Amino acid sequence: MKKNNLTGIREIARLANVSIGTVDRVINNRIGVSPETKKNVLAIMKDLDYQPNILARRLASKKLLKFAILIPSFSQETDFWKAPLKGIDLAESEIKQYGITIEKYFFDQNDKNSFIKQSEKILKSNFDGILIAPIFVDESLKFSKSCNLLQIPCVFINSDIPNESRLSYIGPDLFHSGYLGAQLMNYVAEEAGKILIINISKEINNYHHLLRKEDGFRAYFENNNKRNQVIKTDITQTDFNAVSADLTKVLATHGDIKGIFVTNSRVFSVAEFLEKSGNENIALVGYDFLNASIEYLKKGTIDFLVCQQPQEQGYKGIMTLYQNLVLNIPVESTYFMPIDIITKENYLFYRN
Amino acid sequence: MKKNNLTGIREIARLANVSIGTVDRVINNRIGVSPETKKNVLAIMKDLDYQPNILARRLASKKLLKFAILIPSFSQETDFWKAPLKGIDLAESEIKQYGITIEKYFFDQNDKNSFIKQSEKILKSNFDGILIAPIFVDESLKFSKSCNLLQIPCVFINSDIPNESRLSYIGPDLFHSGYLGAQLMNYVAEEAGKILIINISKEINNYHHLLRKEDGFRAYFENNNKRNQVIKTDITQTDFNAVSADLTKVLATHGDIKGIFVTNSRVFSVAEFLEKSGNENIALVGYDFLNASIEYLKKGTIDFLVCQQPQEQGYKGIMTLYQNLVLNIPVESTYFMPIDIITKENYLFYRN
DNA sequence: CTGAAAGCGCTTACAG
DNA sequence: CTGAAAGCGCTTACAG
Repeated sequence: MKKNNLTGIREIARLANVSIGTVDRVINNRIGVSPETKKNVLAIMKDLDYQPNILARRLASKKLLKFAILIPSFSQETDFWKAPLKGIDLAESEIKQYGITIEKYFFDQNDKNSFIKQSEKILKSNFDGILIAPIFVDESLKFSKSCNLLQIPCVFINSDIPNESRLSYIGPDLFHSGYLGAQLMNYVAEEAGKILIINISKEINNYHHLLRKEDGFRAYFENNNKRNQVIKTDITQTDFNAVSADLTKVLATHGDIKGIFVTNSRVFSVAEFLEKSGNENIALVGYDFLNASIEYLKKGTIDFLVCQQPQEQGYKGIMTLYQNLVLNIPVESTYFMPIDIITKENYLFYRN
Repeated sequence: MKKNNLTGIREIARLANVSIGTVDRVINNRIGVSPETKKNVLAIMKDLDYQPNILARRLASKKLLKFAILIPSFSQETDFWKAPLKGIDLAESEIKQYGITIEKYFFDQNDKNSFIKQSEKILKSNFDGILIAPIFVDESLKFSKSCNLLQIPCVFINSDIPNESRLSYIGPDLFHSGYLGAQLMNYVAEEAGKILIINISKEINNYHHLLRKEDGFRAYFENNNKRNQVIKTDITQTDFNAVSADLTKVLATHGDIKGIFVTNSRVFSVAEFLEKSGNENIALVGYDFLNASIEYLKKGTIDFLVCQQPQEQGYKGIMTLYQNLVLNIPVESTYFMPIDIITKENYLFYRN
């Protein structure tokens, strides 16, 4: 009597009249199979609608996968990057039993060279997959292309540089997030009066992503024929004194500023300034779920925060590598996160 | 030479001087181990910080798990429940390779008896885990208690009835979601004038969750000393004609309604009425990401929609059962979803 | 109460 | 180019 209730690879082997070793070779596209048998096996697989058993595969395989991540380190000053890291850790805990380890590299977001150094280290270490926050455009692009040459999939999070060499981008549509910021501003700032856009960063020239948000913000006011005049200032030092000095000047020059839009998480500094200078009546919209900012949101100094689920970005970034490398299923080349609105009344429930 | 690089169960067996069968018995808390050896094995497990290999476990075990879900069916009229179902399907596709199947039961949310009938069917069928939308309070509670007696974990989604017999609740904090609705209303409705709350449902007496939202909404206006007078109307028929007739009456009685808050997804009916009756100037805030509502959001008839990630609720609901039954890790007894704000400018990116 | 063996569906050397 | 065997870390009968 033939055993006829075989499953998987064994059943294919029986039907094709070959050994399971051969079936394994064609499934995994390894060399050493005659075109004929390969064709035959493939046909039978298709016929059976064969789905490999991931459990068995991971259990049997002693191949370990190594992922690297390269994101900004977080400081006392701003702990934005804590959240993506938390997501990465969560993903790691879920897939480590599948033989995956993650090595973490950090760079200083105010120092381009630290990015370059770390990325070179990574390239030397033979990773199977890489996750980066491509803050510096040229350097990130170069790195991504190197990965591509080495056939190492590279996932971008938080801001995108559309190009062929990355596997996937997971993060906001920056233009639209700025656009939404403007709509929110419109709810809280009077229609007459000026609106001030503030970019705060030591590396503004490299901070393409801030400019995308600014573009979106401006576009809203133009498209909706708002009467507000939109002006802007760039602040290239991130400490409070610099912010304060700059804003004091701007407010002295422009008497009728009704709203301020800060294009990144530094909005808490602006809030501090408004509070200290007694300008809480100015509407304030900014980015990200930092504890410092939440305090001002509670008090009403900040009206809205736009958030993009940073933790989920980290989590999904790792899972995308996992899908690509382990599960072998196709991944979306661009995955936009929802654009979340945080107010005084819903911040408690936000899953950061 | 002793092989000293054993792992898992085999290594424990070696150290305890027993067979792996015995180790397996204590790991899985099966009978037939003397107290002494059990204690010994347990100590060694602790010493080694033993973590069972889930892959191997699922692969070796031929035990199949059966989950049941019991949620409202969706109709042309409202497809809200499509989203949780989609999440459930997604979860199923991820865990079916672990030997889990899901059987789907639906009830008519306008018919308490259909809920009772379906829940009785489920109790007869010997499931390992159950997910329900406990729309009808008493009946759901009774069902949940029956599950508890049978030792079947039961997860609630979408609305909660806090009690000991459920394993977990995954969904909104309804009170706060109403509270947030009021804050949003406050952005768009003038401070002078009346605000109208509308509950639309054929089963209003059972719809405890609508009332929780109403409570939250009212609380905001009270806590913030708003001058608006808040009034309400219950509409017990869900078709457009009923809604239209009722609202015509209300608007005739109250001339100065500046804003309307609809406590569920039926907000699109109200939007249709406002549009047809030329009352688009009235601010409108409601719930859920239905296509019909999104159309009115785009046009500006609806100002804000409050959403609670219904798809994610379904997904997480199933995964919670999986965690509890397969991974054997503790689950949160209450998991509040974020309270999301949807506007014209961010709906495109919402992951429903 | 305990142990030895077979097997889950794959991968990985190794032999031919 | 192909096959047979061992093994991944567990569970499941079965035997004693």
